[in-house]
Amino acid sequence: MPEPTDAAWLRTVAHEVRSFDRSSTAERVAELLRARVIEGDLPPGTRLSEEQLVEVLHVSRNTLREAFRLLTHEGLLVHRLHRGVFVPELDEDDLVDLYRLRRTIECDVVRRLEGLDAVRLRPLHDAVAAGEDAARRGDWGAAGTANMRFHQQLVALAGSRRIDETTARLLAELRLAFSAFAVPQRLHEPYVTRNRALLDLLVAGEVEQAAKELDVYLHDSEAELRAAHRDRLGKSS
Amino acid sequence: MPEPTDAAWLRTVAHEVRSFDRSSTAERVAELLRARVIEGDLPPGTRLSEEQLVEVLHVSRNTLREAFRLLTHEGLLVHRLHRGVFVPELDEDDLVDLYRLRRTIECDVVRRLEGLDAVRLRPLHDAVAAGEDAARRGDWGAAGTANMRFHQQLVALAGSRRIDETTARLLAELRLAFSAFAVPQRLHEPYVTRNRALLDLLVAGEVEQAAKELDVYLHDSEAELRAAHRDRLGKSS
DNA sequence: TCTTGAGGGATTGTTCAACAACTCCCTAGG
DNA sequence: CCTAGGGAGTTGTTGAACAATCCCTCAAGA
Repeated sequence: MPEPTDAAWLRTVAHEVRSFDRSSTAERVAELLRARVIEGDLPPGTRLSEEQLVEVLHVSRNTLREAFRLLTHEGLLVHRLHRGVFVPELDEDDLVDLYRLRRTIECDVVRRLEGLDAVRLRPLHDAVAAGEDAARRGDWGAAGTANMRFHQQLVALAGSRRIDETTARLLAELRLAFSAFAVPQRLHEPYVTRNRALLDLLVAGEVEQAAKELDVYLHDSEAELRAAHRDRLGKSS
Repeated sequence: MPEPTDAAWLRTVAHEVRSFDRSSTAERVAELLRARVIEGDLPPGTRLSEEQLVEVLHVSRNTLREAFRLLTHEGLLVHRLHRGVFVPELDEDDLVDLYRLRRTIECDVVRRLEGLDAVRLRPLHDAVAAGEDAARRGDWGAAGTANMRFHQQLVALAGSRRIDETTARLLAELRLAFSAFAVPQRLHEPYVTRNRALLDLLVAGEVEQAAKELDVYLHDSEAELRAAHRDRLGKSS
């Protein structure tokens, strides 16, 4: 039915989805959906209808399904046989699970660091600066993004492809948890400072000290998030 | 061309692929291919032709592609745009990478264990027993399988879904590396004993000691594998 | 001889349409 | 109030078609 009317802006979307290549269409669709999920535009529990998305995105069902599979393996969607894909509803157990693995990986990476120099720490420096800048502007969304980048770059220092991938999945799921729990953005505030402190320790080569600080840091973060979540549950009941 | 002749056993395969449901066709195809890849039936670098597999497996190209995606995200296949999927050729760097993450996760899990009892250790006990039994029979293939099960059950003690999944991926890739490097199966022999020793430490509740032993254990294993690999390179040149 | 570039065949990327299989909800009957 | 069954709607799978890309071959030119 929508044939001649919406051709205008739909062409635009279709073009956006189909152009700027060097990756497959499915990957571009996935990227588009990933932003929506992480941003919290789609509430947890939402079912993503194939029919509906095929219509809007102007891609075939097969391509869309491939995008679904990509996001499913990132933990950003869950797939139930014959029922479709849904935005996952993370609970407190998931949060504990995520932080458990996160502490394991991040602390271990930091503890084993050696041969650090200014060049290698540059990406970390940039992320911290971006966080501080966002905090000054009061843009807590950007501060959150900068924080994720900081941690991704932190583990990147290990130079391990598989650690990078695992961490990327972890952080993506964590962002989903953030928006799902509707945690007040101001909660990010103290971590801008703590990231700077962490970086200073690394510049000084105090890796053991940094690892310990990071462990406490992550425990604190987890505790705050759990508190926020329980708070939210209390309100809604 | 192969229309009436091979209908017999192909029907069998088709039936095996299509029956025993409770999972999708794609997942069953993936399972079938996973075994072939892990078992080393398909040499590294082999391209898996869509056309060919569609013919043999009697599934559609779309379904086969979904199976490919599954295995790609497990690291058991690599996908190159417009060129198809291949059995990955792991090199020494990959081996280092795999063991790096493996040590991080396994040792951390063991170190944090508490409240162990006979019931929780039962799956570990079974895996160790299976390994010893296989070793007595000289069945090193089975010993390898039992070893993988031991480590999977070991991390399962942490009770973390995401750690389980990450480990499963790791071990699958590692098995691929084993067959890819064509390491002599006898190399598994000493680890049957070491698994038993590790289990004994856990029964005694000596988690810190167990973690240290496991760290050495995994370093040794990595070193032997690297040596075997270099050996192999030396011969072929 | 070596390099370069233009076919051409083969394979993958993507779309489409149809049907089968399954889930969920609603209703009739107990 | 509870259960069985049927229908609507959604996903699962298939097969065919066409476009896009890669790779190999072969010929022309330096």
